[in-house]
Amino acid sequence: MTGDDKPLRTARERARSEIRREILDAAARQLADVGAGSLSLRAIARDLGVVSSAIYRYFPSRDALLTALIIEAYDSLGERVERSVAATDGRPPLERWVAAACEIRAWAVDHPHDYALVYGSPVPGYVAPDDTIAPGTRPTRALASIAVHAISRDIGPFSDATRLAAIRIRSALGFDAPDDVVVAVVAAWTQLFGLISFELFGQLVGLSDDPEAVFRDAVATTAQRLGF
Amino acid sequence: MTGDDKPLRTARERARSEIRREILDAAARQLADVGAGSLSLRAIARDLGVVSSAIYRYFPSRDALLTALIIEAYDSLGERVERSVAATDGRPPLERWVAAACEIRAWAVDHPHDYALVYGSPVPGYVAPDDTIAPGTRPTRALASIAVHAISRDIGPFSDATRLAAIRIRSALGFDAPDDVVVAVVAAWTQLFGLISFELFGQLVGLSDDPEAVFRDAVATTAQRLGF
DNA sequence: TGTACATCAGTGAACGCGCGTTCACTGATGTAC
DNA sequence: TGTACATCAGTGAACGCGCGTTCACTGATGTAC
Repeated sequence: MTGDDKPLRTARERARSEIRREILDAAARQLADVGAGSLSLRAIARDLGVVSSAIYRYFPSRDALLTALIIEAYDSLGERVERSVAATDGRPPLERWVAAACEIRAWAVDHPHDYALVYGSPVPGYVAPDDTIAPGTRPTRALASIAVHAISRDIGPFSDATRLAAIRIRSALGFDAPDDVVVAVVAAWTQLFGLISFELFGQLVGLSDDPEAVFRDAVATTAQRLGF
Repeated sequence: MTGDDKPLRTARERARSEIRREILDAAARQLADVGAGSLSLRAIARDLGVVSSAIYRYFPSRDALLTALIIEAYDSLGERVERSVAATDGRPPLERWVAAACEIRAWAVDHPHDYALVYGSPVPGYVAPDDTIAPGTRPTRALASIAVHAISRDIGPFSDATRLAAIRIRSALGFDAPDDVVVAVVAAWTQLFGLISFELFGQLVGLSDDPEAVFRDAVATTAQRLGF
């Protein structure tokens, strides 16, 4: 997402995409400061030393900017997970899962507002367009690929709704495994993000001075018992 | 939390606590409409047909109002979980856990903004005071009590950080169990809320037409494999 | 290579809005004698 | 029971703030001949 697809011909086009980048960077900086709810077009313009209406040459509205930020956040996290998954290729699934989980947590701790933007409560007044759905699966897809060969324990039977959801998940993530493995992966996946949300949003405050170690043990315990 | 502790002597005192109640109700109504980030003192006052400065007779600031709302939300959910736990007394832990989980989910679906207020991303500009910590443990405490006798599988050893966290959890929740059960409960607990957050905050959009059934299966699978 | 015209980035002022909080006030309720 | 004073709930105006978005504009960059 950093570079653009087509070569830029004119100086104008070049400048245009550079400034677009600068706006997004300023927006990301402001996001890190104040959070998505208080993200302000005018503050971004101020930061760039430009008049607020100038932003409208690059983004049609504040919401469009937010959407771009969401997509960048998913991509930044997704890339990181993909790298982790690639780097642990060949290792046992449990170890790979824990490594990827820790990578996600590290990203979240580093970018708490990005995390809140994509995995936290909705930004008041903003409705995410469908463009954000596809990038949203990128981290999950990478994560799930680790667990394809988790041990099936023939747990079930599941409700019709669950079996239907499993089909949709398989197709959304390109994930080929029996129902009970799909459910196990969903369980591990939601636990992982549940833990991070709790840590970031203050539910675990004061429980530990080394939250990463606790996170690792909690994630590993679940993954192990789920048969990864 | 509905009634007050002391009998009210004068008409003034009586009126005072009634109006406090009305303000909180109006605030809750507004919360359900627009979410915590956009909760506005002026809108609440408008709703009550009162001038905005009048609110200051009852709450010293917008943040104090938010704090009161947070505490009420925890209490409302906590009471509901406690009732579920009491109602399933004597049943197998797995069944009780799933029942309580579904109760929590139902509450969250009914009160999405309350859920976001307490378990979602922080409200911009608001820092929760310590008063919210104790009520915050109420739902968790009730939930955890179900799993005290989960099967210990002697998983471990855990890191020092985890063992220390387990001690703190035991004391915070009045929860007496071996380390690996504590970790298992944390895992199940975080999964539960992770699932609800994903559902409410849009990560699972379009995956199922009957999210409760899927939720139930996911929660049950984890709980079962964790030895509840 | 030079000129005439079209494109478009950024300006600056304005619109209309809502917000939290403060302050001096009036009038009703409560208290002490 | 009646009066004088104290308390306090709610008023209305104001302060100072920031926001997203629109619009007519100027001046620089690009294009066609």
